[in-house]
Amino acid sequence: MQQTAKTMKDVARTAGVSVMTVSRAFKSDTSVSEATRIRIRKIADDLGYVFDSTAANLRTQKTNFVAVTIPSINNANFADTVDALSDRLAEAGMQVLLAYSGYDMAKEEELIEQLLRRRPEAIVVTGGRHSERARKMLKNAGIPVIETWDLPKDPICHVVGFSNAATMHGMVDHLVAKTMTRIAFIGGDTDGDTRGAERRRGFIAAMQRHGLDPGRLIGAGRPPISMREGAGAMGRLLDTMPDTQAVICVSDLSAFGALTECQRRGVSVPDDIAIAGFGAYEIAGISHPTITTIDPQPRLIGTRAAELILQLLNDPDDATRGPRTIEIDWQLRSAQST
Amino acid sequence: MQQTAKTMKDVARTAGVSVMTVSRAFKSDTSVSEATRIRIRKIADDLGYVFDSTAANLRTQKTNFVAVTIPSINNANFADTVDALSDRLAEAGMQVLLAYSGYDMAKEEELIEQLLRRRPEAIVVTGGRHSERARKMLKNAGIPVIETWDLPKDPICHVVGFSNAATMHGMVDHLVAKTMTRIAFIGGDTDGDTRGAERRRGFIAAMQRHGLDPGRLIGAGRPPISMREGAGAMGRLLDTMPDTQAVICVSDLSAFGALTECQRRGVSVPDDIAIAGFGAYEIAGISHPTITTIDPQPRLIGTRAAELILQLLNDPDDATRGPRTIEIDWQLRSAQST
DNA sequence: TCGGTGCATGTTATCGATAACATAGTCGAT
DNA sequence: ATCGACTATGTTATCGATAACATGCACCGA
Repeated sequence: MQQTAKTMKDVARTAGVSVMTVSRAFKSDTSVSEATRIRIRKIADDLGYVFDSTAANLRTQKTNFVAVTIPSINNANFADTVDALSDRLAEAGMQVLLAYSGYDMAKEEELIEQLLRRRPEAIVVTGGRHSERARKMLKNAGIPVIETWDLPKDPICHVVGFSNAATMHGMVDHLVAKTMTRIAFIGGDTDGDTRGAERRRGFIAAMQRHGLDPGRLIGAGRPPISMREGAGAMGRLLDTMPDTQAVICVSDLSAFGALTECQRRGVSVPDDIAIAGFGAYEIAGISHPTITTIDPQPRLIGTRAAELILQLLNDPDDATRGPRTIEIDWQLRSAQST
Repeated sequence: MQQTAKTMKDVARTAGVSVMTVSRAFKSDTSVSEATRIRIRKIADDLGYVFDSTAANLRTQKTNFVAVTIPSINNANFADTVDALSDRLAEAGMQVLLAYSGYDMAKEEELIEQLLRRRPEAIVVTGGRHSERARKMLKNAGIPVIETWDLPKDPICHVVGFSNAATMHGMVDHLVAKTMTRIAFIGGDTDGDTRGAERRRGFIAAMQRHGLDPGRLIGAGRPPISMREGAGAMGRLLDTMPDTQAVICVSDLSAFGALTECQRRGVSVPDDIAIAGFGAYEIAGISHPTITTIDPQPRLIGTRAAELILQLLNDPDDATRGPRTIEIDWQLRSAQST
């Protein structure tokens, strides 16, 4: 287990050929006799040789991977985006290097630096808010940069996302159409989750547009808020503003937590209070009642981002046409909880 | 955005020093005058220079990262393991390179190859079953290899895990102690999730040990099975074997799905049928009723793996003492559903 | 004044793979 | 038999950072 890894030189010596021939035997397009190629590959396999991409990357100045930052692994939405992105890039022979920031902008900055040190071909970041230094590094990297899951006012470069605020206008409209006027919002109480904060702002704006009181805001702790925190927040809402007719939760997970708290207290959903979430998580479709939610089409975000990257990499001239913004449609999914 | 990235040479030229001095200015321990270091760092920052670790990795033959494969992102258990692992390794200045296999052994083999090409300092894989070629590559890599979340019969090298089968003995014992004898198992119906398959085998063995019929097995589709698939499987169980007294589900997510199906049909849990899960997911503690589950201590797995890695890397002689197996204790968490 | 000591910096060779160029051998047309 | 075209393989230089060694200069004690 502790011997050092083999190099092409070892393979070449064993095969009695030059290192260059070994190199050629591992690429499909170059000219090596089929017999030699097979022989070399077999020898390499027997020796347990594994190609060293560090060296190849340096020489060719190509790394064939795309860096991606997400706030959290263990989030079905981001997982879907990454999954779709990986699938599409894999078709073009590219890999994804994934890192997560834990909803922490300082950590994100560090991640971005570490990722850029590895010289990705492109980088995809989640969200539209980053530290100044992170923005500068991204602008200077000389590679395509794509911000996702948001529509930043001042984008770094390309964008594939949607307006989180707009989704809340959609949700408030939906509830108002059901004659509800006393509507609350449950979310995290810091801006660590910038998309969540954006949704809260959207909620406030939407309520004001309808001439309704936007003051029923419950902070449920440090984002991302969990089922349990959603339940706790719902408890506080029912205690302090019992005449509330509907509550929008920052995610389906907190919405489900809120739902369990209602069930525990014998509060009927949606008859006594309506509940809405965000994200179209599986649980929204399977809980009793099913939960009204917003589907932000996470896989589509990933696919579109991948396609944009491939286009930019294949046609560098194209890049001079300037930053592109691709807006993704979200959908309101009405269910039993409202 | 499309200029090429700067190199140390650019910084050196601007600063009027040699490349070596720039290199030194970026490492803390070497001797450069403080004035020069500050000046060079400032110039580098202004130029937007980002260190190229590809080159450094090649020259120093150190990459300072650990490769990790998990079956799925978007799984709270694996996320916890990775998170704890990353945290502990970060303290030692090492990063984690994460890849997911989608519960596919062929894909895992490919991932392992791609990861090894980047020359990690160590590699952590989830589970104890891998393709022959993957095993061989891992053995030949010349780096510490750690299998987790399992106790393989024939380990590649080091192991940090627990017996999935044993947890099912624990769960069956728990149900038998509650005088239940007609116990079913809901899980995936292929071996893609090897830990899930291991739990199914453990269930069968445990039932046999108690002299009970181990034949109430419901296959719920391709793993990992979801809430919805758990619900579907529960429907089939209630239709085909209505006298079943308890059901163990391969995960808390499928257990919750099963629970919703019972609620939909007016079947009372645990009075009409008891339900147990696995994984100690948040939902097990918040659903009504709360779900009896197994806590496999995912964070502890990550921490122990990280500590083992650091130990092996810091003291290479230690490695000659041979493969280590670290067994993690799991805990049965009894709740309202049983 | 001179050799010694130590600090700050420069020079050279190197990590492993590969682009670009060079060369040896084969085959067919004339 | 000779030349050109082509195929299979080898040689050299290189990517960007750094270990190892070299050098220049200040400062100190005898």
